[in-house]
Amino acid sequence: MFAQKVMLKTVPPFSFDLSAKIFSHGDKQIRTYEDGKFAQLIRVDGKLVHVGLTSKGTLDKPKLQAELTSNEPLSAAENENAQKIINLLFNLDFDSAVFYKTAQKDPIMTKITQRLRGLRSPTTQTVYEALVDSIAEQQISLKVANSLERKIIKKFGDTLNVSGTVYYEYPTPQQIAEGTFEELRSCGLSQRKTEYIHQISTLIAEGKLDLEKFKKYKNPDEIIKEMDDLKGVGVWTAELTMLRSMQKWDAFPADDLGLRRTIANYYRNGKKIKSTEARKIAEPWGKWKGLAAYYLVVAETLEITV
DNA sequence: AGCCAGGCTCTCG
DNA sequence: CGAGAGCATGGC
Repeated sequence: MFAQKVMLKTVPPFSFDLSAKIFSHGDKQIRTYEDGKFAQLIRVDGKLVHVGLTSKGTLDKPKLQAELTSNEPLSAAENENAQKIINLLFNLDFDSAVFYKTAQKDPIMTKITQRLRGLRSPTTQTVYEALVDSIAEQQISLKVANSLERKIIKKFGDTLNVSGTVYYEYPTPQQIAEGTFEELRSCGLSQRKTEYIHQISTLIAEGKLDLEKFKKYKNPDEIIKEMDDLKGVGVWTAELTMLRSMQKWDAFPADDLGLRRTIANYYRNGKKIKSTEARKIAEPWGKWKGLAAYYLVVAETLEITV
């Protein structure tokens, strides 16, 4: 095993503790945050690398130390790329200032952004990962979806043993495409969802579909329109995928049941609202509607009251 | 026990 | 076309 340490610059304010805590998975072998240390695998130019992150700074003078561990030594270029991926995972170079300023038009969002100052919305390594998870999450509770995702990762994903612990990397489209339908189905997905995910994986593996290209699109509606053409993908799934993997934080999944419930709790004393009203409430959040929604959901998870 | 849960497609009428 | 059934599994 080869290990090296690098320091990562981040734009303040950055709360590593808050961001890592929310981002961490329930499963220690997938993505953890324990005793101030965040850990997960990343894939750098096809090479599996274990990333351990610890904060060496403060909210306003953030500094992040990354320990990179791999079976083979990393070239300078690979080291550079690893840093880029970590930067993406936590959006270290995202400047929250304009978002926080925009949020001040809304008294409730003002308080929430103050309480969660420095929280960064995470981004997955690949669009594919976010899309598969979003499909898995359709209709069912997050608890159930999370368990499905875990099974998919552990059945198909590559592993790296780091000091006695086996870590799993998110499966590639090729790995799922090469697996059988029954294997995917046995992860607990419905017949339909199995078909969607298997087909999308196959399309990517055959070079007929490129999800990463959507990152370059300027118009979010264009992304939604094109993703909607994929079988099993609707507006909700496209919006969630954009938020999680493309750094398009203006997307706002107003049809999302859980989000509407959260908005209702903070803005309407828990009285149920429709998507049109959710959109109206989100209007002051400007270009950061999706990010603001993330802050709201996190606030609810942490039982923050305003 | 039974119903619902961060949707979507397919099938009827 | 618009409405409605059906889906998987975990939690309440």
